[in-house]
Amino acid sequence: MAASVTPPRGMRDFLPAEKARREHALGVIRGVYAAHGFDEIETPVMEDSSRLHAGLGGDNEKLAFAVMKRGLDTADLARAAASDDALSLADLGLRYDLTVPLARFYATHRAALPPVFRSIQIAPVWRAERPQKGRYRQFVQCDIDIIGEAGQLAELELLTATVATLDALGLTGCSIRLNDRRVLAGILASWGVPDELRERALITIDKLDKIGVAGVAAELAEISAIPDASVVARALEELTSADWHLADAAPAWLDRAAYDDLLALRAALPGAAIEFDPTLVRGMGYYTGTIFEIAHPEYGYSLGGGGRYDGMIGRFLGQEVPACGFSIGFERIIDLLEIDDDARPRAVVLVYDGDVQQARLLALKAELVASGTRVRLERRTKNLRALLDRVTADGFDAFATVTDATGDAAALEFRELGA
RNA sequence: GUGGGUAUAGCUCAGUCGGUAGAGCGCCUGGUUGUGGUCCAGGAGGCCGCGGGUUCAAGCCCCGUUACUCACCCCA
Repeated sequence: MAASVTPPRGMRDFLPAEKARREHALGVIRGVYAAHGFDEIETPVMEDSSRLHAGLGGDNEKLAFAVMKRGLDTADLARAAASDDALSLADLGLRYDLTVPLARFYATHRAALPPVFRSIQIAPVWRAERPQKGRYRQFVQCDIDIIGEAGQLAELELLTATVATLDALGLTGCSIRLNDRRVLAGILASWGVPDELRERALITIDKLDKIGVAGVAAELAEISAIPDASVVARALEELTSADWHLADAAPAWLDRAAYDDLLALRAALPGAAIEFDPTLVRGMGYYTGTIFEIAHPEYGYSLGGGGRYDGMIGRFLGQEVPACGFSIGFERIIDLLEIDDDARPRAVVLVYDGDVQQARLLALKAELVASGTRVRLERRTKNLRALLDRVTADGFDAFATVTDATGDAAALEFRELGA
């Protein structure tokens, strides 16, 4: 076995049928995003290593693929080893999301962009994780972002476009989980969680639906993030059962302003399945306000997510610019889609004998192609059925045989495949 | 980072108690079939993931390793 010819770990090749499925779905996503007024851009797959490790990527920074500097010598290696700093050997890295590159892009091209910029990015990102079902080391994200809009219109446009996209893809059963970082901050503040433990505590809260109140309380106690276990346990119970009626008897930890904003969002989107979930955290460190995720009952992981990251552009630009984005995890939805291919043009196969002149084959093919038909040439094999089964599976509609005696395309006798 | 499973022909997989490698499909050749999608016969194709060990003898048992895969952590 030639084990060495497999793609890199966690990365995949796509055969024609799967590639066609993917491109079709990407076309739908692109079309809906564009219809909602977003403009597509493209950025390099690599960014400066220092930018990728500026503390904005959360745990993803640790998963970034680093690209070594060119021309390193043994002295460089020794220096890095002595200072225990392997990252100093890299000056570039593969992007682990599309948001950090977008912030850099915006800072670079701000003068050429409108005051409120709505961007589309559909592109692969890389994370050096351990692969498993629904998780790859190279995967495509479909991001839309609105930069320069501080008001809720940004969230509303993003949510509207995303819901419309899922709908256009025929993906049913999805809901949007909604929260606000300010709500989470309020919870932690009410518990008196020290600043240095806040990230860790948030990750623990995120597990509430998996390990339950007792599990989360135990884990919080373990990391010494809580001074009073009974207060926390009660709050966790309130979190678990929280829904849009939360404010009817508002708990002490609830950030009322943030919650009212979420209520306003929901009221502005009456048709969408939007759930309030105060335990929603999201891993990225750069979120400052609203955060959201696409949930599907059949999957334990989210199909996409996003949020407001008002502080991030300023890190690159030196001037605060509000921003908000939503990303669809393409790999996590593509397998859920049923793609119908009724709209594609007629496709035929010409099965030819080995003694047919190439010029005749090309002339026949050109004639059919000119008439708008997709044409595949296949040399006749001993087992014709196997060949026909294969091209049928590839989406061809009919076939005709070509012999040395065949005249022009009008002389071809097509037989329908399949059915 | 942690744990489980798997690895044999192009593909899907058998391989018994350790005894020098098997099937189906696909491919090639010849024949056959009354509308070239049928059937028959033959053929090619294997470092049994890799490296050690035990043994007269290892696809099989033991150790290591790599890859794939599933779950956990975390994530899209």
